Amino acid sequence: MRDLTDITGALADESRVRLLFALRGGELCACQLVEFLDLAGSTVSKHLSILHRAGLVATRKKGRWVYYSLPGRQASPMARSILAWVFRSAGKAPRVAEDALRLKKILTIDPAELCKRQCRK
Amino acid sequence: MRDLTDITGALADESRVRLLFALRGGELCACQLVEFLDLAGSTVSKHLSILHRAGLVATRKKGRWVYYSLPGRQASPMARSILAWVFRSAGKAPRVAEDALRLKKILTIDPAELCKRQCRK
DNA sequence: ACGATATTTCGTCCTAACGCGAACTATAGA
DNA sequence: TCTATAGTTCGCGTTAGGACGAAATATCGT
Repeated sequence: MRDLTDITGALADESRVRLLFALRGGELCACQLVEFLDLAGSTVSKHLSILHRAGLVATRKKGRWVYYSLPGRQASPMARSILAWVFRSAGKAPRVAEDALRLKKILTIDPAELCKRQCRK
Repeated sequence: MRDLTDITGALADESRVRLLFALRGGELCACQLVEFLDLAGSTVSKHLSILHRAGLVATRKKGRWVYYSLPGRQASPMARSILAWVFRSAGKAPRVAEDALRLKKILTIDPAELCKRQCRK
């Protein structure tokens, strides 16, 4: 029961749902997601940890960088099916389309450049 | 997107999930659900309104009594599929089994009797 | 080893959500 | 029409969640 509310709780925040949509195209590092949501790094980190605890994102550490992605085979059936539901249910939302465009632009920027920019803030 | 977080938000509270499980056996009136959760009537009413706004329960008014139930054909596919996911995902939780027993006892009591009892509190 | 940098953890503020009892609404029955 | 009763709405106190910046952690490059 707690597993369930961990998942639904994680999905009850719009920023976190947007993160999941952003990851549909493949893994991204934390700084790209910070740029994407345009929130403080600490805030985004917290969001990602909540998604991670719920089993909705996977992490891969490569040196100083942490890459987030949707979970693959290791995901529980519970997580897998709810992710499918999320994408099916909100896939046509205007916000998702806007975000996809926004993300496209972010991907043209070197991640190292993004981090430096975020530091200066 | 808001539709989605309305639903996930509604499912992010354990009491509300328990209400959905309680309704699996068929419609129940508000006072039965109050007895079931053992919370103040006003609190339960609020929970039910949140579930209703999310499209996860249907209401039927019969005189002074309001009956709640899981939505049938009129439910959106979005609501239908998430309900299936909820029942599938948490169906084996210990809490659900306990609640089923608890509900069974409550069903042996005349609803009118329940209301009177709740008034006296 | 040292400084730079990517991310997380911590402390704090502010808003949203849960809980309750009291007041309100609506309907049944005398 | 008056009273009793089933539910909901309102107001308020308490708790949880989201936001930030500063400090801590971890790792790379020199």
